[in-house]
Amino acid sequence: MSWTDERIDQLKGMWERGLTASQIADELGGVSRNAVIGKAHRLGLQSRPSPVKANETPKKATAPAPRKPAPAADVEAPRAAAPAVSAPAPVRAPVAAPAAPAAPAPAAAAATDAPPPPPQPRIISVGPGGFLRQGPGDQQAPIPPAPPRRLVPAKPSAEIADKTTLLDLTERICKWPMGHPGEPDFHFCGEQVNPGFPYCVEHCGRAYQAQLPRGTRRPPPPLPFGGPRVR
DNA sequence: CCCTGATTCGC
DNA sequence: GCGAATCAGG
Repeated sequence: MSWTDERIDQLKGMWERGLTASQIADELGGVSRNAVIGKAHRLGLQSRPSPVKANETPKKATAPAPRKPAPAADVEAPRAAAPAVSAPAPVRAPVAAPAAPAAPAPAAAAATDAPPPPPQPRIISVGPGGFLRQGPGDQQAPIPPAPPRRLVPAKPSAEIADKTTLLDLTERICKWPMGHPGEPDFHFCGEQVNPGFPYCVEHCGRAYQAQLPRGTRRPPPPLPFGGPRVR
């Protein structure tokens, strides 16, 4: 994969919106987290609270450890004295949680004289599967619909809550689909994977069948996706 | 262990 | 320019 203009735009947008490099990486696909970070820096995007940056580098204090095997006789550089004054607390960008389905206040809608909704700084619309709906450039926030007369808890959470959505998938999350894509409660298994496989142990058993000799009567084939679709 | 971003440096 | 390897903090 190469960095096309479009992909660069997507990178910029997501980076500025506060998505982590990992999220950006598998959102874009075909690139690693490192690639995203590297590109972001090359683009001049920077800042964002880094766990390993509370200290400034005056000159070249911290020895970055030689990439090549140390040439034997090597004196461990003494750790530079930490500066007395610590930087101000790193402040997380005040953006809404990127992927999490909005958690509705349980009894929020009860109050009839509820105060007006606090204006959200940014609006991220979420599709049926839980994915972020965002255009390539993504600079423009989606036009918010006309304000409802009465506030109602966000819909998706009830069905989708605690379900593993597309955005929850990682290298070690079972990706076995549950239900059918497009349906409101479509999600993924979400179990810990069988190491080295994209599925958990149980679903590996479904996904990988032993190769039987030719002509052998095949056992009832477990169908993926929860069986044939009935309409 | 998992995660995060930063940095280096061979390609 | 790219990104794997590595570092370092949470």
